[in-house]
Amino acid sequence: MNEKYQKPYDATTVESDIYTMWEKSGYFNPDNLPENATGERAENYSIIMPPPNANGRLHAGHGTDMTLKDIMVRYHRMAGKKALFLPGADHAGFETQGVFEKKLQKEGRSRFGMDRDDLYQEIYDFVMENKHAMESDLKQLGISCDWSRNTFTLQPDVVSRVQDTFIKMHEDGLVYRGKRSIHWNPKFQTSLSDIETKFEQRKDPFYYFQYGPFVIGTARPETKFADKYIVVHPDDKRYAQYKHMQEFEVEWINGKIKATLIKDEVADMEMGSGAMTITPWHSQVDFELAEKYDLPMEQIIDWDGKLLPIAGEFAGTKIHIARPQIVEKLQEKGLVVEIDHDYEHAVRLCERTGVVVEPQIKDQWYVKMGPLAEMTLKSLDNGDYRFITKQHEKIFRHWMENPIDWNISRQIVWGIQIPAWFKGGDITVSKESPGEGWTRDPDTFDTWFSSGQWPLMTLGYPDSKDMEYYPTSVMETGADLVFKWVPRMIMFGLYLRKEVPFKDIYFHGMVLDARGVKMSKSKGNVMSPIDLAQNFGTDATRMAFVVANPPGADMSLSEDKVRAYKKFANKLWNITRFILSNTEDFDYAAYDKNLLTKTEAELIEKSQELKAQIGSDIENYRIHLASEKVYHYVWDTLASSILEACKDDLSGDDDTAKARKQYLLLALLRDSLVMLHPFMPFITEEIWKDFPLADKNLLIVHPWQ
RNA sequence: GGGCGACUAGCUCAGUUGGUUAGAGCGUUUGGUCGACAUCCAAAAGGUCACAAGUUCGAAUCUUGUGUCGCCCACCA
Repeated sequence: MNEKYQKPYDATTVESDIYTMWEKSGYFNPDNLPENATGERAENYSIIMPPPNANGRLHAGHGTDMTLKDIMVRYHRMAGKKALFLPGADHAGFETQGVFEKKLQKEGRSRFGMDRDDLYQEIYDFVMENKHAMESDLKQLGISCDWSRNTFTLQPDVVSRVQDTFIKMHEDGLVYRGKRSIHWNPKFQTSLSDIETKFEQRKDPFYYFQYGPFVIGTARPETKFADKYIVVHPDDKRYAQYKHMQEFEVEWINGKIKATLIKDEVADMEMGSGAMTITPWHSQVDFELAEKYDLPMEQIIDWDGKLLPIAGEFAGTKIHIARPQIVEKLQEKGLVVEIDHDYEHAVRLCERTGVVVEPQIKDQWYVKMGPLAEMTLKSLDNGDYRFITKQHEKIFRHWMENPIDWNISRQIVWGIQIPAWFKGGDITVSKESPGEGWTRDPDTFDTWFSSGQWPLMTLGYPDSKDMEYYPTSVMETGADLVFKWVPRMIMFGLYLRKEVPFKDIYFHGMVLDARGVKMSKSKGNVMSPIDLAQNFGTDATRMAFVVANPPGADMSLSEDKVRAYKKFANKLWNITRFILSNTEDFDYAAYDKNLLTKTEAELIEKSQELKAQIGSDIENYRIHLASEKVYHYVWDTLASSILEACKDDLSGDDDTAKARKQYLLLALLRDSLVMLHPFMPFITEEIWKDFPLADKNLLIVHPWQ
């Protein structure tokens, strides 16, 4: 018996060597799989890794995410499939730029005023460093992905093909340039899509102002300088005496103005006085109303969040400073009717940075979502793809049934530049300059525009041989991506390839701490999968991620749980020690298994049955059950029951009885190693190295059956 | 305002299609072992499976309602 079994199992000393061994074997690349695994009838099995953002290390969510997929891939590889797990990294446009700008800020610098190419290069270097760290994290977790196919969203061929998609969509009328109301982040100087923003309940003063014969309510007095239209509901009896489009003279902030009444159903009779004035440039609702009645639109707040000259004496003042001053002035003019200090409303913030978003009007590129959403729903109805976590299907459908055109322009450099050119009022869409006098659109694509094409781009769409792996087998990702990522991949897949990029969609929940609380840096309850792996072993960490973690639900993670599986790893190690030390004089290959008693033969059969069951559980996404079953089998059945029952014969004088038990235990241990491998790849491979029943090949490609 | 989910042992959670005494990890108590076990083994205490009604031979599991908590969506001036 190898001396290593004299000591308890020490994960840290074996793990990195084993990973290197796997990499050297080339088996992560399905092209290299041995004959027995890729015979003529071998099918493809493929998973595209949701590319982690290349701006930081892996967190516990990634750990769960990657482990679940790795279990699926490892199982299918052993089951004889050509299994591909394709890794990559996402440049994560705005998010990365935000992270990078914080870094600049710490250094007392700012991106504004920096040369575009210099800035890009600096972020690129910063990202590459993080990307390498992230990749070493994946290796630490034992993720068996094919590094030879590693892809980054900003590598030249991906950039070029993503731009091609835009050009094609432009030709097909699916993208357009429009001057519409956008979500503007004044601090980071870029527009955002709807899903990049969030709401926060806030308590702000709500003001009632006298506006001619009306009392209007607003929480934003600073936008009201140019309000020349007042809106009431057509059925509002309080205003029945006034006519639609009737004009009034109104004494307002900076003197007399002419105002016009509009009767439209958007006005809420229940809200305040039922009358409101509109500011199309700085409100989405008002913008839509202005478009409907073809009203003029005027900018009041500039791109930095300061008031423009239209605000008169307040010009150049930041809005939060100007607000009380404006109210004071209105008070002096006797126009303040009432102030409600208990008013609660939802304020729209930038999801990433928490900056209050200012609606602005700006020319941007939009994807027309209607036809794409329709395609996507039709395909779902056809059963082309399915949700393993049914609860997400409803959410998904609801979102798809109400598509909002997608703003894909971002005013940042960190991304794929939009292939569009301007000259005067003309626009040309192409990768090359159309000629003299044209200037390139400086904007880049929303990051989801490229990651939405990820399955296609990584597999070399349109014409690479790797497209044989398309569509992929399953998309397993976090539930927070149910809108952001998954629908876009389906839409692009259907649009470009006429086929959804995956058959099954499986969402895992959030990883919470030991008390069921969401992990966050500010709470200090963040658990790093890398730290866990280094302290307790990767195998133990992987088990803790998946046991009792059913599809679609949040899970809570504790060190105690990881520790329990560290003990399990050691238990397996000792089972091996015991069996090997008791079978050193035994020749397994030469033994006639017909000599086994019926009971003994049945034990082997049962273990085979369990193996088949574990396989079927993995295929059907019951990994939370599969992992628990194999755990209990090894501990309670193999160790506590069978092994204990064998002890007498092993130390007894009856040589034939002893031989039977030796055969039995070796056979059962082999099955256990196979069954455990997808979950606990390191320790099982380590044991396999000098296991008497191992074939010449690595356990990673040992046939499941 | 709409939707989704959860409510099972002290804590964190499993429980695939309804089927015998409801499970795990951690924690607690008792005893044993330390010649496979940086430990392990045996055993114990602890649950009216949120509440109510219904379907059924039978419900933690299906239906309806109530309560509590959490999450998501939404153009609340």
